[in-house]
Formats: sequence, structure tokens, C-alpha cells
Amino acid sequence: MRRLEILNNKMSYPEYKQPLNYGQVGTDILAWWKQNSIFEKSVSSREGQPTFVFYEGPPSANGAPGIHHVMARTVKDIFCRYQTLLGKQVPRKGGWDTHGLPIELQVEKELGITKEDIGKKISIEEYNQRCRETVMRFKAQWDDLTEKMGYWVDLDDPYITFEPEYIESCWALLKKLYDKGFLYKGYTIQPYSPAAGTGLSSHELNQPGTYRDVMDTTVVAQFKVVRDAASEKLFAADDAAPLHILAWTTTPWTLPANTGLAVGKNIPYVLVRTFNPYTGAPVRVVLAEALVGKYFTEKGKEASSEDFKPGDKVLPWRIENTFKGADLVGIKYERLFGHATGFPVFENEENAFRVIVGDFVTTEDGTGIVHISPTFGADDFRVAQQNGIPALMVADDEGKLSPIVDRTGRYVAQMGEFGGRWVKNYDGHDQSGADYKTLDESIAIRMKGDGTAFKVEKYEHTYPHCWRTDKPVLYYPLDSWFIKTTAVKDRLIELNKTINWQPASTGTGRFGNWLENLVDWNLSRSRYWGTPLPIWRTQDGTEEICIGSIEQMKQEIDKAVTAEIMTHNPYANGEKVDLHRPYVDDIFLVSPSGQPMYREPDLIDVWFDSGAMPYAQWHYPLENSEKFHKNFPADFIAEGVDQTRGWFFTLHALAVMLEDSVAYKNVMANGLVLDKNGNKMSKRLGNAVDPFATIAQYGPDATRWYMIANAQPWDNLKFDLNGITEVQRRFFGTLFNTYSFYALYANLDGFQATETARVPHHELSELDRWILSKLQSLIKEVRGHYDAYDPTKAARASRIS
RNA sequence: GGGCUUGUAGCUCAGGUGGUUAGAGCGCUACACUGAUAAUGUAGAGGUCCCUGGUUCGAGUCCAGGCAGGCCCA
Repeated sequence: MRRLEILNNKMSYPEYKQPLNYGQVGTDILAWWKQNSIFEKSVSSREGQPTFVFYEGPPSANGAPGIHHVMARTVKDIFCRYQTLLGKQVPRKGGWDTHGLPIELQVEKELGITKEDIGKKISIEEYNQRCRETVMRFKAQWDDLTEKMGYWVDLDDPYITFEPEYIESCWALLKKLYDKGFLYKGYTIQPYSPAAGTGLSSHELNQPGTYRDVMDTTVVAQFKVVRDAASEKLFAADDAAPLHILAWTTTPWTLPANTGLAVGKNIPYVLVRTFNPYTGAPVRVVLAEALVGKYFTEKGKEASSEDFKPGDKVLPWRIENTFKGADLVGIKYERLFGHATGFPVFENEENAFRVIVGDFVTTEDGTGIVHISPTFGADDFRVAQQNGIPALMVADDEGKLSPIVDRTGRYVAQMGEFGGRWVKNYDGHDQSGADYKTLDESIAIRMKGDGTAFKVEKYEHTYPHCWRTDKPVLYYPLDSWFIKTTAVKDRLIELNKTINWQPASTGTGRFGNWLENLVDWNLSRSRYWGTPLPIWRTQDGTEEICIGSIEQMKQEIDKAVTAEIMTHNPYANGEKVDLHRPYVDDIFLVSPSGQPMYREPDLIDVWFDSGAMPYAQWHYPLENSEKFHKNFPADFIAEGVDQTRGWFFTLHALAVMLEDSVAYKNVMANGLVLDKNGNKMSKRLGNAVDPFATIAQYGPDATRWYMIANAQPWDNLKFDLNGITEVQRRFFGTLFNTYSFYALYANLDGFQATETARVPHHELSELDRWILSKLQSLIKEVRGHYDAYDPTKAARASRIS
């Protein structure tokens, strides 16, 4: 061993005739570390010292590691080693993320099946077994890279998210949230195919051919403003003429579900005095200034309103007033389809029909004011929720609240004259008759008569279609389980301000803004390979139980057996428990009133798994309470910036909800590793850099030094192998040459530096004192940079130049 | 469409709170050394500080608006 030679040779400094082989140096050092358990000792020898807590964000081993993983892990390693050198004990438990959609999709691709085939062509049991095998396929490669790049982390005792203990911890945490009232069943707006009767994933929506050009009837609707204190400023004091807000929609069938109008806060709007083109009645309308030209002509500006007769092509118009969107907020308006004409009353109606701000409002098309129907649009739903605008829901036959369209794509019976009409042609009925009207057309005709339509026209636009049925997709509320993160929003924001983000802008900007606009965390995934939701419910949904441990589940099974809902307890004799589907689906429990309870079929979002790692890695809260508390929160975590809404968020959210604490005190969000031209690396483009080949050729030291010294980790790195060559020559080469120079002359003079036999300070030459002073200054500077979590400045300060 | 981010020499990057002639390393050119030699030393050439406006006595730096690239989200 070269290193041992160096350490043992007390007589002289080795002189190298050959230039260094950096790959070989890496291999030698690794072997020496391994042989002498250096990493283990770096932790065990500091027993009793203060700990520096580090969390390893679990990678997924279902793909080969790339060069960007070397980047992320270099950052992690640097700070853990720095803290170790400062004398702290830094345990580093590895982990594996094993659940989730990417693994499922990979398995489906390999088996040549789709989601619909699961449970038919292949049993859930077999399918999940395949996922389990697939997910760790590249583990050996990952371990190899970890070792070769010199990343110190404990790979012998990692946490694995599919293990029963890990899932059990997740269940225990879910139950804690449940008991605090943070878990509830609600709905979100998701793409839904009425003809297929199923929700569509974003993945399915991104299939080629789903977006098609269609010709739809569009309506610019007039919403009549209620004259009160909020709207008084719009009315001229002495003018009682009605005032309307204009909003455009390509889906007129959603207008009866309208409960709000959204404006852009800073968009300029105008009040225009004109006439309704269908009724000829004088009106005053509000729309965005930028879109006036879309509805009014130059001719109309000069036309006299006294000469106007109903039916005239040219609408005379005058701008009466100008204001910002913010001025309109809070104004109330009358419902378009009211009770008086047979439309249903709904809950919380007094809070509906208001103008609010929507961050998605533009003046690209329409009127610059967006009609909001919270049951049929994701943006609508979100902005309505944030502003306390209710959704228009009606009771179905069983008394359950549902939207005005049923799951087959038809208006519910309560919809007055339109009750039972198909929203789109989902049943394939005959549309050829001369008198045939679509629902959109019928609604537009009625609105023209009511004087609530300002403009009706056909419009061609692209709209997503179901890839299986070719029918247009409906954005529709679907049941989901949620964690009520909005309940602790203020606390999330407050505690986030105590976290040291590197770079700071990610914490205040990307993450901070995300928290400001927080919506509840949608936990539900209609999938197979993941942590099942531990909630059992009676058929009518009135009774439910959240299971927090295997022990509790067994007890509940016993109760169910006694109540003859289950024939026997499959775990009565200490059989191994697997908490995955389909096993948990075969467990039926009994409610306090004696009803059978069925498991809610959803899985939970995999991000819950990784966000739960501070607890679940120790099987806490079921055991290891002391260990957990000693290792919470983390002093430091690091991951790619793409994790901001992933791991960084779920860690934070769970810590705040469960422990009222941050999960991490310092966090570094590193950027991407791009190719040397600044393009994203991908296997398809063939510009991906192989980390193994790179490390073998250039050695781990030069590779890591290059990555850290070249650009700050949070900036994107344009990865160029020539840059590593430069680092080798410029930094490591110079270091090597400096040493060789020293060794040559030290050996000639028989000079020997030792720890103890030092020349006293006052006998040192001025030059020697200068260089020592320089060294001390450098140490101080480098430490300052490390303490500020800025490894690039630390590296550049140490650079020989 | 929104949030964040980047744009300075051929390349990779520095340039608190505005202030002379805008810097470093690599690369390039020339010279020196030839017992640090797949090195080393010295010197040099090389810039529309992305664009347009504004604030100011003065803008790479501050403000506004664009353009281009990147990430995340709709």
C-alpha cells in the first residue's frame, strides 16, 4: 500500500518518478479505508461527543445512478466530514425509496400490460412482487458508486420503505394525524372520463393524440352587479342603469355551477356603456381594457346611442370609467340561474357570487374576467377554496352531496329545465336531427332570452380527450384523502423562516411562495405498489377507524372474527404480516355498531414515505423514542432543487404537524448537472456522463473537486470532462509537484518534520512565519465558508494559484 | 401563464452598501528555465458586462420593461 509506505517510512519522503494515476490513488485509499474501517471509526471514536444530525434522502434504486448523483452526494459528504473533523459524531444511516408510480410504470412496460390489466391478467400479489424485485435491481450499482466516489454513509443498515416496520411507522404517523383531525376525505378536480367511468392520470393525458381541435359553443355571460357599498364606486351616483361583469367560457354547461368571478389584481379594467346585442337593452359592462377591441368597433365609438335601435349591427359604446382588478374584489353579483327559475338552493350560498383575485387570469382571450365553477376546474377549485367561495353541490338520492353533473356525464335531476341532459355526447345519442341542440346551445339560447348573454359564438380550440373512448375529458371532483396542511399553514411559514436555506432564495422564493399558496395535501393514489391507507369504513361512510399499528390491526381482526365478519385471523399464529395490497384489502373489520368496515382502497402518496423517514427509519413512534429524539431535527440535509415540493416539503409538513418543529435546520438545494453545452443530460440524447467511467479515469478527488469548485452547487453545472483534466493538472498536479519539490530537497538535506520536534516560533525566519500566518488565515477563511454552507468558496480559497 | 434562477474575455467563473483604466484560472501568443520537466517562471493580446429605457454628477452594480437559457408548477 502506497499510503502505508508513506506512513511507515520515517527515514525519508518518497519521491515519485511517475506522474500520479488518480484513479489508482482513489482505489488504494478506498482499500485502506475499508481494511481499517475508517468510516466506522470516524463515527464510533466520537461516541459521547455532540452529534451532527444528517438525514439521507432515500434514492430509488430502480435506475442506474448518474453523474448528478455524484454531485448531490459530494455536497452531503463534504459537510458531514467537515463536522466530523470538528469533533462531532455524525451518524449517517442510508435508505432506499421503494414505492411509487415510476416503479409501477416500469414493471407495466416490462410485462407489456396496462393499469387495467392488474387484477385481471396478473394478480395484485404477483404484480407487487414484480415491483419489489424491480425496485432494488440497481442496488449493487448504487452501493458500488457510493463506495467508489468516497461517499461515507452506512449502507449495512439502511431503512427500506417497503419493509413492514417502515410501513407500520407510516401508519402510526397517519393515525396521529388522524387523531389530531388532520386527515379527511374530500375531493379534488381531476381529469375524468365519463364514458370510461374512470379518472385519468396526467401521464394518460400526455399521451399523443389526446389533445384535439374541437368546435364549441362559447358564451360571454353578463353577471349583474349587486349595488351596495362594495360596488357603489362603479355606479355613477345619479345613474341607476344596470351594471354587468362580462366573463367568457368555452364550456357553457358549467355556467349554472358558477359561484365566483376571478380578476387579475393589476389588470386594468374599463366600464363601458353600451347595449346588449340580443335584447337591445342599454347596459353597462366591465371587461379588461386590453380586450375592448375584441367586442367593440371603432364605428361604434362614434355612433350615437340615441339613434340605436335593437337589432342594429353596430353597438354604440363609451368608456365611462377605468380601474384595477383590485378595485373590483369583493363586489357581489346576482346568480345566473336562480332558484326562481327552478335551479337548486345549495349550502353556504350566501358566500358565493363574489369577485375574487385569480393568479391565472390573463388578457390573452375572453374578457379578462374568469368564470369560476369550483366543481369543474382545478384552478377554480383552488382559488375558490382559498377565498371561501362555496361549490355548487346538490344532494343525490342517498343524500350525498354531488356536483350538478353525475358520473356518467349528465346533469342531475335538480337542474330545472336542463335536468338529465348530457353535458357532452357521452352515450353516443343521435345528433343528426334538424332540431337537435347540444346542452351548450340550449343554455346559450336561454341566456340570449334572459339578456344574460353578451356574445355567443362558435370557437375552435384544443381540448383533451380520453385516449380510450375518444370522448372529451371532464374536469370533475373525485374523492381523495387529504392531510389538512392548510390548518398549520401559518406555522409552516413561521418555522420555515428559521431554516437556513442555501441558496436563501429557494427558501423564501420557491419554497416560501409554495407555502403561501398552500392547499391541502392530496394523499390518495389509485395504485397498487405503495403504503396502503390504513382506514377502514362502513359502506355508508358513517363509521370509520384508522389503524396505527400491526398490533391494533390484529386486535381489530379478532373483533371482526367474533362478529363473524371474518372467518379467521390470518395472523393469529404469529404469521409474518405484509401490509401491502392485496393482503390488507382482504381484511374486514367491524364497526362499533356491528357494521362491516372495508379498507379505503387508496394508497398514499410516496412522498409521505420519504417525508416520514426521520421517524420511520427508527420504527418510531412504535419504539426507539430516545434514538428518535436524539436524532431530530436534522442539522443538515441536501438534495436537488427539484425536491423542493417533494422531500423538502413533506419533511417540513410532517415535522410541523407531528412535532411542531422544523425537520431540518440547514438545507442545501443543489442545481442540475447539465452537459457541457448546457443541455439536460439524457440517455436518449446520448450526452449522459457515466459516473463510473469518470471516477475510474479521473479519480474521485479530481471529479469531486471539479464539481464543487467550478460552480456553486445551487447553480446548474455545465459538466465538462476537460474541466476535470484542468483540475487535475492545475490543482492536484501542482500539489503533487509542490510535494515532490519538498521531498527532493528535504531528502537531500535529511530534513524531517515531526509533530513534536518543531523549530520554536521565535527562531523561525520571517518567510516561515509569513507562510504559517497565511495558513492560519486560510483555515479561518475556509471554516467560515463551510460554516456558511458555501463549499465552493471554501474550495476556491484553498486553490493553489 | 405563474414562481424561482442564470446571462461579464474563446471556456469556467469572481465582481458587499453605485465611484479611476472591469478581474482570476484555463486556453492562446511570446520569452525564460531545463535538477519541480506530462512541469515551472515572466510578459502580452483578448470584453457592446444580453437588449431598451429610467434614476444619478457617475450604472456591470439600483429601478422598469423586454430577449434568451434552465428548473418547478399550472
